[in-house]
Amino acid sequence: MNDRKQHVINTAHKLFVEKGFQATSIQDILDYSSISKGTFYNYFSSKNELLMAIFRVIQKKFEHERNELLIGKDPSDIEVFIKQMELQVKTNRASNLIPLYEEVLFLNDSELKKFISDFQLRMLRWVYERFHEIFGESMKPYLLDAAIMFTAIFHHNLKYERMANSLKSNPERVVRYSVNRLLALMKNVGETGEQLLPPELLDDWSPSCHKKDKTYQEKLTLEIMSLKKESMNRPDTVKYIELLDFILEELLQPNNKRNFVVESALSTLEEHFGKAKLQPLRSYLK
Amino acid sequence: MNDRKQHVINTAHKLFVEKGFQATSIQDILDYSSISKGTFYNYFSSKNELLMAIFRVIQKKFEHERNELLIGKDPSDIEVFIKQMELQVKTNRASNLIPLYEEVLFLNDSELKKFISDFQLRMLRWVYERFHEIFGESMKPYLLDAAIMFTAIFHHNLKYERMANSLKSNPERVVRYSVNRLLALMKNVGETGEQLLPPELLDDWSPSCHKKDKTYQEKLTLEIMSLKKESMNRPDTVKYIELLDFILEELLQPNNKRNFVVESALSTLEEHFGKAKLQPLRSYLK
DNA sequence: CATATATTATACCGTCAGTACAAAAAATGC
DNA sequence: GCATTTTTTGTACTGACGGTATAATATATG
Repeated sequence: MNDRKQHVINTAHKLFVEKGFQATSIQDILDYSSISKGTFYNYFSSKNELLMAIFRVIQKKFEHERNELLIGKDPSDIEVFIKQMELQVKTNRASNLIPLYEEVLFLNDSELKKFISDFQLRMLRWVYERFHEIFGESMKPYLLDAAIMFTAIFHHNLKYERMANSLKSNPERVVRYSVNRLLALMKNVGETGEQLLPPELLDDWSPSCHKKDKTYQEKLTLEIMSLKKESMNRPDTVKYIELLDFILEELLQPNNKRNFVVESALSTLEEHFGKAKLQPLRSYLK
Repeated sequence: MNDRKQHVINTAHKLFVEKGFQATSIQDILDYSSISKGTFYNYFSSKNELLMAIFRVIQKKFEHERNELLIGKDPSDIEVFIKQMELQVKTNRASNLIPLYEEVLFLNDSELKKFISDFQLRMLRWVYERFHEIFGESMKPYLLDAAIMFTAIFHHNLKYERMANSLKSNPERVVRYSVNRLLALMKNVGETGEQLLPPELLDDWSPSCHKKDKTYQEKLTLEIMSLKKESMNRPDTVKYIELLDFILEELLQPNNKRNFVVESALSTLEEHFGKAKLQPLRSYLK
C-alpha cells in the first residue's frame, strides 16, 4: 500500500475516533492529511470505502496477533483464549473500534452494513471454533449458543465496567469474570440439554459464495482435523496446528481470500507432512 | 398533545421505520403529513427532537402495559417477568424500535445520546428492581451483574434467533431460554460469590439531579417498601403494590417527572391507607 | 527528453437541516 | 361581528455536506 494512502488512512482513523465517522467531513480529512480532494477520490471511491480500508488494516493486524498467541500453546487451554480476549480489548481500546463499528452498523448503507456484519459473523465463527477446541466435540450442539452468549456478556460487561471505573478500568477482571460465567453456562446447557440455535446455522450465515455446498466446509474442516491429529506428538506440533487453523480460516473466508498466503503456509506444511498428504488440501486453493 | 402534532409523530415514525432515521428527510415528513416546514419547526425544534418525541410516546405506552402485567400477580413469580419480557419483544417488533435506537445511539448528537443512554439505564434499573423482587435481598450483590448479563444475552439471542428463523421466529422460546440461563447464572454467582459490579453503581448512573443525595433514593425505596408490607393481606393488595411501584419509578426519574400522575396515584392510596400514612411519601413530591 | 501517471486547485452539482419572513388562515376575546 | 392574537403556510434563503468534472501542474518512469 502507498505510503501516502496509508497516511490518509491513519489521519482519518484519528479523526473518526475523535469526532465520529459522520461528524468528520471529507474536508476535515483533506485538511489534516494535506491532500487534495482529487487525490482522495483517487485513493478511495467514497468515504465509506475509506472506513472499510481502516477496518481492514486494524482487523488484519489484530487477527495476526491473535493467532500468534496460539503459538506453542495448547489450543484447548482456556487460558490461551483468555489471553486472546484480552488482546481484543486492548486492540479495540487502542483504536477505539467499538463505537465506530456500532455507529456504522446502522448507517443505511447496505454495502457498509454487509461489511460490518460479515466481520461480526466471522468473529462469532472464530469464537465458535475456539470453543470447539476448548470444550470438545461432545458440546458441539451448544457451542453456537455459547459463542453468542459469551460475546454478548463479554461486551456488555466491558461496557458497564468501563462506565463504572472509567479511569481504573480493569479489562482482565472482566475477561475472567465473563469466562467464568461462560463455564457455568456450558455446564448448565450440558446438563439440561437445552439448545436455542444449532451450530450448522453458522454455515448459512457465512458470507455468500460457499452457501450452496455446505459439504465444502465440512470436507475442508475434516481434512484439517485429520492433519491436526497427524501432527500431534511430533515436534513443533503447535506451530503446525496454528498454520492449519490459519489455512482453514482463510479458505473459509470468501472475500479477500489471500491465496498467496495460503500457498506459503501450505509449502511450509509440505516440508513437515510430505507433499502427498497435502495434495487434497491444495485442491481447495483453486 | 395536539392532534396535528400527534399525527406528525405517527407518520414520521412510520417513515423512520421504513427508511431509517437519517435516510428520512424533513421534506419527506412534510410531504407525508401534509404540513409546512414552518409548522414542523413550530412543533419540534429539530429532527432529533421529533425522534425523542416518538420514543417518549412508545416508551410511555410500553411501561404502562408492562406495569399492567403485574396487576393481580405475585411480583416474585418469574413467570410474570417472562410475560413482561415477551411484551417488550412485541412492542419493539411492532414499532421496530431496536434498529432505530441503535442507529441513533451513535449519531454524534450529545443530547440524543444522553436521552437514549438514560433510557437504557432506566431499563437496566427496572430489570434490577424486578430481579430484586424475584431473587430476594440475599442475592442483591449479584443483581446488577445479573441485570447486565441477562439484558445482553436476551438481546443477542433475539437478534440471532431472528436471523436464523426470520419468518418463523419464536420470541417466546428465546425469552424462556434466556431466563433459564439467567437462573443458571444466578445459582452460579450465588455459589461462587463472584461480583463484577456492585449494585450501588446504579445510583451513580441515575440521571443527574439525585446524584448528590443517595439517601434520597434509599429513603424513598424504604418508604415504599414499608407501605407495600402494610398493604399485604388486604383486599386489592396487588393493585396498591402496583400503584406504589409506579410512584417509586416515577419519583426516581428526574426528567419528565409527571407530578400530576403521582398526585392522582397518591390520592387513590390515601383512600386505602389514610392520609397520615401517606404524608411522608407526599413530601417527596415537592 | 518524452510520455504516462499522480496530484492539485477550483468550480460545480444536488441534497440536506435549519432559518427568515411576510402573507394568509384560524382561533380567541370582547 | 369585529379586532387581536396565534397558528399555519409558502417561499426563498443559508451553509454544510458528499461527490463530480476538468484543466493545469508536478512527479515519476523508460
